[in-house]
Amino acid sequence: MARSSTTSDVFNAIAEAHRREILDTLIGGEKAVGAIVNDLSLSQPQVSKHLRVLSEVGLVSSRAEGRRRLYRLEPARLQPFQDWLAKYEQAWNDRLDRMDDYLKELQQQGEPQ
Amino acid sequence: MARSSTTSDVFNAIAEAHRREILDTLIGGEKAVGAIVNDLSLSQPQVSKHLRVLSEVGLVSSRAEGRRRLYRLEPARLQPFQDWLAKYEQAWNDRLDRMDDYLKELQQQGEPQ
DNA sequence: TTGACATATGCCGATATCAGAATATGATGA
DNA sequence: TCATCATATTCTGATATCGGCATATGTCAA
Repeated sequence: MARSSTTSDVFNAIAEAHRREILDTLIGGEKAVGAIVNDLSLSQPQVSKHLRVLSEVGLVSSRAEGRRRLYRLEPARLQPFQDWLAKYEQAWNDRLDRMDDYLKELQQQGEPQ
Repeated sequence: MARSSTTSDVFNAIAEAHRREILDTLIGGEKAVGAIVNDLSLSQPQVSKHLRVLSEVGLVSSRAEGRRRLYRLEPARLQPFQDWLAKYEQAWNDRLDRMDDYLKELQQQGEPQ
């Protein structure tokens, strides 16, 4: 067997640096393809193709305005990512707690003297 | 030109479903390679290789115990994701605010009658 | 209708990346 | 030292994915 066809989940979509850059430029609001091409220094087909991937996972949506196509961010679709991250918050806090305990222990060892 | 050598940044590391699964099994705490192999149904080399990637970006760390190698999660390295996500919180809240305004507007249109 | 503009798509070559099998490395205990 | 257990590495073939180029599609304006 070979690669495990993971195409088109949110995690893969944001794995690409260029796609993250595109998402960044959309934070300010709706933007046409040409504007994105100008903002970043990417070719037009390159941007269109990345937008397609982002669109397929729902991270952006688009509407036509004349001959232009305006893309907008869909922050709600970052939810899977949020959820994923949240699972680790517990582990994270546990680590912090242990570190806290450790620091307190050090402090107590220091006080008596 | 071709692919843009993105290997080994944190975002790519978690793009792989199997690697996310491995991280999941480590939430409970330190675990040996063999234990991970048993938990998930992956081959030993497969697990070792994924662990290597995760290790290179710092998402896991390891220590030797006898002939076994114990891997543990490094939640601190999730910070880049937190940061990245935070950038979008503003856009997210803006959307919610607009939706809120819209709902209020609908409500006001309904009240007068 | 025709031409110009804006975007999308198809094809290609280069490369990254995955899984599997075999093997290397390293540590333990007899 | 030798056999065994635990893990890492190497090699390979299959496939996914990226960028570039050319071209198709769609929309407006004259």
